[in-house]
Amino acid sequence: MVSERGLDVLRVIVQDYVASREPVGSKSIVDRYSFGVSAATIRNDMALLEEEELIAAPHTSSGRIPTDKGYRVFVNQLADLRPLSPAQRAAIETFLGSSADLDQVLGRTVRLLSQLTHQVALVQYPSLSRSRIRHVELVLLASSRVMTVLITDTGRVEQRLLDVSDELDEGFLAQLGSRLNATLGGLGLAEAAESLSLFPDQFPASEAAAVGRIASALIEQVLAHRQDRLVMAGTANLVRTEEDFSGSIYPVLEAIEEQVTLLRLFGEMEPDQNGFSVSIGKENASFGLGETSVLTTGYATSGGEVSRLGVIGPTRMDYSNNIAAVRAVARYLSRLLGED
Amino acid sequence: MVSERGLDVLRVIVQDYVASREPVGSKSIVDRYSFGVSAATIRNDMALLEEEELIAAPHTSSGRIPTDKGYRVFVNQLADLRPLSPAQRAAIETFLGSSADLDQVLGRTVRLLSQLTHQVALVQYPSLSRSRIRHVELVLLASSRVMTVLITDTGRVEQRLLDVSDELDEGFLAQLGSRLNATLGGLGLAEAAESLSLFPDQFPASEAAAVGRIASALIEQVLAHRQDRLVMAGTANLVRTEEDFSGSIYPVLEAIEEQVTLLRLFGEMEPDQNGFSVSIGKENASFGLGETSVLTTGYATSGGEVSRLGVIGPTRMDYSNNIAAVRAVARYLSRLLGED
DNA sequence: CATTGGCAGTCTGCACTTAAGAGTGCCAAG
DNA sequence: CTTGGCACTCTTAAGTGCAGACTGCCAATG
Repeated sequence: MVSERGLDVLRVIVQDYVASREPVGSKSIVDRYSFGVSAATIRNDMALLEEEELIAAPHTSSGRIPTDKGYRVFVNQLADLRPLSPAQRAAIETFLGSSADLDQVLGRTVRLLSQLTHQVALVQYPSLSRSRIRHVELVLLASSRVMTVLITDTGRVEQRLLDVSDELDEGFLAQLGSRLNATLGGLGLAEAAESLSLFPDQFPASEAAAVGRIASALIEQVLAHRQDRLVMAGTANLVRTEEDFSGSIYPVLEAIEEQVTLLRLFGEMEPDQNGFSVSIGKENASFGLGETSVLTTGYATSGGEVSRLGVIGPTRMDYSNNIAAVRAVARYLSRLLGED
Repeated sequence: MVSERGLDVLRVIVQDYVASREPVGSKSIVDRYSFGVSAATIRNDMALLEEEELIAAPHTSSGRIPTDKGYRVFVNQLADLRPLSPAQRAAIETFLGSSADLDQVLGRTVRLLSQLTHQVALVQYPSLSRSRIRHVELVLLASSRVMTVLITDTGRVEQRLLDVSDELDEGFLAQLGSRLNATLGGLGLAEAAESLSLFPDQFPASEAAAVGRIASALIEQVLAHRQDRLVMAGTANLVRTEEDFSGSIYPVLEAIEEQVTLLRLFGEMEPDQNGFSVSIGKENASFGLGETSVLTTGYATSGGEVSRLGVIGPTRMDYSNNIAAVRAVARYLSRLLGED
């Protein structure tokens, strides 16, 4: 069994290794920390930690580095989160405030998070499935090209481009728009989809084709509503930490650029009671991200629902600081987007 | 003066160097191409090319690599563009078609371009400044939080979140929305901004504050209209070509992630009569991108205006293929977004 | 005057050796 | 349980030598 001091040793090994990227030896530990015991004693503790597979030696005779399991134990012990530095708080504050486009808010948020953590930051778009149709607008872009815009009462705006094979005129489209608004306004998404599927029946055969196309585009739009998107920033940080990866970071970057992968990863994370979750190293192996750790937490959106944001970086990262940053940013974003 | 054959030699040096990343020697040239002269003759030509600073030797006694100036001459000579492969054409075709969100269209376009070129691809959002207001929608998200949505007849949709300090009720907001639509519908952007600045005067003092906030958000929105954005894909490709950069690619990636830099770069490019432009190596030095080349071209948007798209990658890139791909993708995107 | 073959000279890249340094594991003693 | 000591292992850096590649120059040739 690992002793109390053993866990302390694990802690300093993680700290030092994260700071220096060098395997940590017993000597340097007794030099830099006041354990009150000799290097040989530390070595005995380290032998135990190694038996438990919390640390490992890269070469027969070198210092130790934490294993994924070691990081896991370390993170679970991280009860006391280091508070953010004043500079970091200030960065969040200045970022806040001022009116802005939703895209801009999410864009700024993700850049902020990336700067605070020096990692790749991710913010999932609000999902907002429990919303109601507020307004539908049809815009004629060219003689047979139409853009549909859908606005919901939770603030989601969806647009879509489509080709209707028939030629349409503005007047017809305006009239169609009014009828759609009269029919759909205030409906929930599921009801709206159903109503839309019946909608073209009201029209004479000559118009039904075009109306049908528009209606099915709107249905797609209504149902695709849940289809999440991500914004990402700070991929340069991954390159900066390139040496933390055994091979090339190219496949890692590729995996990260694949939004589908990340959304699946987000979906499979199991949040604790605070909505926070940490996934370390091999726990992400099935996503091609076996050498990275992912920290995510939920944030509240105006639909009263929850989306996620977080960071992804090499297993060897500053968990303490990054967890604090992710939490703080989520708190601020919730305040900005959520219901008061 | 560089002879005709000298330019041929330059061409094969660029080709071979791009393909192999190895300095090209006189021997390998006579082995691989049928110049009908001996290696010594090629060496004489290379000496001339070196005098003109079109090629350079990394070490005293090694093969030659093209200089930025050499690439420039090479690109200017590229009259005959290699047509895209059938597979590449097919990729563009399948990507086309099916209704889609504007964001999705641009997102797919940029991913497509990145895959075709194996470089970082960029697409600028349509600017659409010559458009007219189509519809304004106000959505109450929380008691004092409002989202404004602006739709123009060119298909641009802008949303914005703002806090009005007063508490508002739905009814008031709905009424305000109707009045705004009545006032602004059909106006051009400049007129709309002017009209909006006078708008709050119509309201009693008790309401003027809230209305003023909403109006100024809309003004921002109308005027910020030109403020362009970019979508980007394929940063992983930059990492793959890491060895083409003298130092770390970290600063390069940082520069590329800075949208402002890229927009400035886009703005300063000088298109030829086809709207195409190539900027090579040191020509981009002021943007921190002195070791990259940028290929861009315009595409038509529904406003009848032109935005740009292109790729950015190491100076050592396959110009012929990439130029063809950028042109082809722009053509397809124009067809998709532009007026028929 | 362009072209050619030959040859000396230069530089890189790789394999190999050597030396220094850091750290462990183990043991016997406190 | 802790400690000091010591032999052993392994990495890293630096230095050496050699093979290979390419150029530059020159004198000869058509």
